[in-house]
Amino acid sequence: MALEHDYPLRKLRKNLENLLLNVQTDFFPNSSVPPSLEISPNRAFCDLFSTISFQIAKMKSKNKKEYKRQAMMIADLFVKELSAKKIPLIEKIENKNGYINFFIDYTKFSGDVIKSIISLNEKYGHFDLGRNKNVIIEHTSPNPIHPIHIGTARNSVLGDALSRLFRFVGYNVKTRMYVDDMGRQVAYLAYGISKLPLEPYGKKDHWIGMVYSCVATISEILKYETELMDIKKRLLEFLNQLDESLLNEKEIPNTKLIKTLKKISRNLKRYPTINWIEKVEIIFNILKDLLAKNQINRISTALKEKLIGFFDFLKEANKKINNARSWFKVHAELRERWPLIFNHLRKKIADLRTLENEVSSLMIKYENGDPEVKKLFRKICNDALEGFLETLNRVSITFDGFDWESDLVWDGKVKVIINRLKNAGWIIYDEETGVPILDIRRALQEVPEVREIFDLSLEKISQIIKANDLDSLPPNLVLMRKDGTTLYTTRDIAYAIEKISRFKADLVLNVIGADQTLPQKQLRSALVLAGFPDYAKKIIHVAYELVQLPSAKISARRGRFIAFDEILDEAEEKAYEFVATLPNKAEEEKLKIAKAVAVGAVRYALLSSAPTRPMIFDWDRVLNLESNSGPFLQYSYARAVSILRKAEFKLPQDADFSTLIEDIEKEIILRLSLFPDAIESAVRQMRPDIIVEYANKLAIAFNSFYQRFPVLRAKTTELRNARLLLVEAFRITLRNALSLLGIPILERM
RNA sequence: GGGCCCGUAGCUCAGCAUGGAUAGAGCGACGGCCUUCUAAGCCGUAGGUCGCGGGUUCAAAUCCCGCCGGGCCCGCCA
Repeated sequence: MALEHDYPLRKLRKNLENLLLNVQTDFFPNSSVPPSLEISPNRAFCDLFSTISFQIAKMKSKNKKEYKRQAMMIADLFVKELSAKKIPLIEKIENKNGYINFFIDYTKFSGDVIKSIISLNEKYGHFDLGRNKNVIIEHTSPNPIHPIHIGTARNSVLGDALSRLFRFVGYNVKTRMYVDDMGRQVAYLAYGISKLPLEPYGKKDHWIGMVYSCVATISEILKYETELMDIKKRLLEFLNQLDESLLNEKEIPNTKLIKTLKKISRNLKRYPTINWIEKVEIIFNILKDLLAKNQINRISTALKEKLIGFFDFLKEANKKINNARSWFKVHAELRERWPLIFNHLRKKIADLRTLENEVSSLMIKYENGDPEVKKLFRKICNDALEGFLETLNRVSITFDGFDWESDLVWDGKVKVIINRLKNAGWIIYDEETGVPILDIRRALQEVPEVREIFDLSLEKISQIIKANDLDSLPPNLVLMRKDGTTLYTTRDIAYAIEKISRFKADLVLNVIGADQTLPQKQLRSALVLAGFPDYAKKIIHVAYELVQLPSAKISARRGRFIAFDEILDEAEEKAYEFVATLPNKAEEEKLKIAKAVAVGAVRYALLSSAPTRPMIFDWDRVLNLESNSGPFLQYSYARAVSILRKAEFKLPQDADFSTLIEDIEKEIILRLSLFPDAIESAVRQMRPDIIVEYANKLAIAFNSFYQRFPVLRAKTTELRNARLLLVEAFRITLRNALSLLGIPILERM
């Protein structure tokens, strides 16, 4: 088991920190600041430095001038005191502008680093952070209504990298996928599939995605058709009223509006089939202009009120019309893409009310475990799941298990949690419908743990309540629909408890989009209120920002997404094109390389930026095979292996590492020694991108070395041996980093 | 309206938690390097008001306040 003292840099740092502290307590006993020691941003300055001199000077000086002098003096003192001792692994110490700069003695340090890496091998970078601790990592959990797309893929790759990281530092990790089979959307899908006489074709999850998009779009279209009819009816009513008002008006202002209104009103009455939709916008704009310029002051209050009422109506109508237009566009798109499915469904689904009723009825039946419906839903979700696993298998993502939402409902676990909340007195009931609602707003006033979850102080809350500005408080959580079926977040509360109790989890990572921050907070609040405050603390929402398409938002309902399979296909194709140009490779190997490179490229692209950063999908980025990419790392690894292979993998037992005097060699060694730091940082912050960054910098340094200095033909045998071991240490470290990221490792490229 | 995330080179991103030296990579542009361990590479050049404005500090990309821009959330959706 690798502990801290196995890592030379950490050992050195600890030692230096102690020595700094000794000097500090000897000479500045009243200074309470901890000694700082950092890695230099630039090896031109030094390797490590401390700014303790500034901290102490701050306390001792009154003005700027004195401060500078103090800092210099203190730094001098530190340098003098420390230089007097013989510090292992330190070549020299100097004061530069008040910084205490340390220079590593690479003649010794290099050997320590390289040898420790080679002896630890696949354990290099390992920590004993998570011994005997269980972590549940829930990730991917896709809605079973569409294939895994680029958005879900960020989740999968992130969750998978986190599980590799946590395993690496000693946690007992179980990955779970939550199968969200109880959503209303699944019911829409089920309804669509039950109406389709067609045999599924293609990959099952892709087929499901097509059907769902069609059903969802048809349902939207039906909704908007009725809404538009309603708008038209109300438009005519308004115009009629206006006609009368205008007739009665003494001082009719001779405006464009009145004329236009009259004309439109006349036309609509005369020709009911005229394209009235466009008129709405015209009238709206004229009216907006008038109201803005306050040109209606002279007319009667009654008419003015009518006009304002009309304006509000038009504003709403306009919004709806724009939405409707966008759905009509989607409608046309889908009809063109999948005419067979779409037209079938369009014929079968003619009435919105029937659709809604049927869908609701399916949901109730499924929730109650109706055998027929159960069979249908489970079949669909299993098909989807099968497709997901096939896709994820391409990028080597697997799960330790699957949890079906419906099981939580059928087992009564959801009911249990609702009852607990009720018995604890935290449920209120909607006056009209009687649906149960979790009273988070009262909890905010009474329960400190809930305030903490929402990062709100009691003062702030009282202030909001006093101002009667309740809308700016976090909202209460509706737990059930009025038809008695459960809601997603409610079921998720039961699942959270399940994860902790069934798996004895010490920590639960929920890898879920940042758009679900509020429900995740509500969930944790519910745990507190149900009497599980310790559970709430164990649950961490690993939030990542969603992936956006360059053109529009990802929307499964609109069939607008880029399937992960498609991305992998493209990446493979591009990689193959490249590999095809390489000499001396069998077809089989070419294919193998293309696949691995594609996975490397895609995983790298999805992991390379911090999860909190919004990502806009970019083909060039995902298909990047050059620098700053997965393939670049894979290539660097293959190059290192290539050297070792030429040496027939015969490595010397030891070497004279003081022969490694080149700057780039020292840089590589320092970088290698920083790997444990990168791991620790990545785990603590739950950010695999830190490993990506690390690996990239390391590989850049290695490639620079590779290009400039021969290993096998080094000038002396001693140098050759030292470099061979350096290459081996690099290979091990990069391999460990790549396996944490799930980027495939290739011996040859 | 309230809340969360993001804003750093033409583009994609590190650096911000814990303030520290000359703000780093890659892509793209330009100029070089394959008879030498794999050129998916390397070397060099150009490119920055760290969104804006205040404040704290010896020191601010980093901390605080206020704006601006982009995204998301505030559903009996998930």
